[in-house]
Amino acid sequence: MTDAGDMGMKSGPLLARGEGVALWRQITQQMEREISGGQYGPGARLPTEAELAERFAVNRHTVRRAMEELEGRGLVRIEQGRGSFVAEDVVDYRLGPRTRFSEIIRRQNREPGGRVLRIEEVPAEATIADLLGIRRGRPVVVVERLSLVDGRPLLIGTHHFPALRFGRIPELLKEDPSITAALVACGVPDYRRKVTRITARLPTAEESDLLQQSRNRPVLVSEAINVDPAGEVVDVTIARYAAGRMQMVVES
Amino acid sequence: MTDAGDMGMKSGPLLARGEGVALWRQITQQMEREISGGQYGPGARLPTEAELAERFAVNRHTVRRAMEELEGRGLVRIEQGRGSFVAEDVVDYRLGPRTRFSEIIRRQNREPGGRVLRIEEVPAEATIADLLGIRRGRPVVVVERLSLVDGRPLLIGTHHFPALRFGRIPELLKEDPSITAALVACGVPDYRRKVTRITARLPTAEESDLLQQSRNRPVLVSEAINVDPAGEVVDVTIARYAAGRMQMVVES
DNA sequence: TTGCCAAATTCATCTAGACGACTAGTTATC
DNA sequence: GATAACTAGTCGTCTAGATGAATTTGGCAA
Repeated sequence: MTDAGDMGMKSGPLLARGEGVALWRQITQQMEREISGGQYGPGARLPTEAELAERFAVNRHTVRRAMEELEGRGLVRIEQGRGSFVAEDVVDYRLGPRTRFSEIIRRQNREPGGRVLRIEEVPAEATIADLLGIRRGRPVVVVERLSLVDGRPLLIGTHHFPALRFGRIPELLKEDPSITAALVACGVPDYRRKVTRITARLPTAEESDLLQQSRNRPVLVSEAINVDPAGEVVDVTIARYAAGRMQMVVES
Repeated sequence: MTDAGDMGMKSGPLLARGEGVALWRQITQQMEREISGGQYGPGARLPTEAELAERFAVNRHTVRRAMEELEGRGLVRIEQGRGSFVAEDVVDYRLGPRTRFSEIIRRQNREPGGRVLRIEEVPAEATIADLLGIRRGRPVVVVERLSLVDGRPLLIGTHHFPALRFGRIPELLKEDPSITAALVACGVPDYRRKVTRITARLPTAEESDLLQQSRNRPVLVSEAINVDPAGEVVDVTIARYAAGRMQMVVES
């Protein structure tokens, strides 16, 4: 608490060496204080690794470790060749019985978008088959899409439909990319989300790539079961969200 | 890049050097394949960093980077001084209007537990005050607790009660650690969760410490608003869950 | 002005080596 | 037999230096 009054320059935070607290942790804390203390505003550029290394009198790798930590915690964003910046902006993603991506996004005056990554028919894996309530190995139509908000990727959604009932979906999606519309054409006028499981983990290389998000930022993983008005399972969707760009909202 | 033929044993997966894919990523993939391929069962011990470094013919640091990745993704668990192990077991945490930790846990035949970390009365910060619907700076009672399942920490919950109405809570909790009971004593026979916001990030040092979870594993952060039967806001709770040990379940 | 190339800047990866911290088992001692 | 001290094994942190990759900048040519 004593904390020498830093008059003027940010000269010597002076790390405590050899006292049980790793240097990179101390740097993390210091930077955190400075960021949340408003030293740098949202989106502001932080000093380069080399500068910070000099300032804290440590090796650049030690600074890197600290910055990676801050990135994973959501405080900063690191861009190769550009520098590090203070993080910003999140989208509210409301989870309810009627969860439709475009509607949610438009309601927040943002522009939804997306593209199909993959459409194929494959035999059902054990997990998916159990959730769909079909036998393992039975054919399922898998549709994978990347959804964007204002041009920035927000989520990767992988839908699994029982092919027996929804085999026409691949063709239908070629006409109209809307899944809701395709389901209508298959005789499902409406559907609702029955249950959602949520967890979090770090992204795979592919995920962080598609989501244009750092490897250190977690993805929120949701597994949803959608049912038609009759209660029949329509599909199982596994979605991976860029945690740094959104917040799920559950109302009850 | 000629790639010597690996005769016999798992000697040479032989990484592709200098072809745009980082070595640590390739190691990650290989280990992932071996783990999900059943090479090592759940809980099984993996080779030491030194062994893997030798096997892949890279520096130990490179193997470390790969293992940290797998840990963050939830595939392995690394323990200092002991080794690395394949990950396991998760708890289903059902989120609904009536979310009570002990009930949820007991319903899964597990043993809930916990301890109070902090109880104090402080002026309301901007965010909390807004959510509670009180003026900033007004006193709030903050109760922070660590909740356990079968002796393992699952979540850190920070409750914020408007002190005006719930000033007696600190004393009450000294008698009986149940928050539900304390609220009853304050004239709130029942309460329900109105809205929950969920996001994920990497834990702070303190969080990973309390949750006994690696720094690389994300925490699910939920911000809940609880209201009494009259719709009045009772408290705002911010909980941080060890993402590797649970899955939130939302029914709708 | 526009387009392109080269240099400079900055972050990313990899290697090498040293030492600290924690765990678990073994041995010495009382 | 209990306890303490030691030791080997394993992960954690830090330093140092080299090279690669992505981005920006500045200058030159069309």
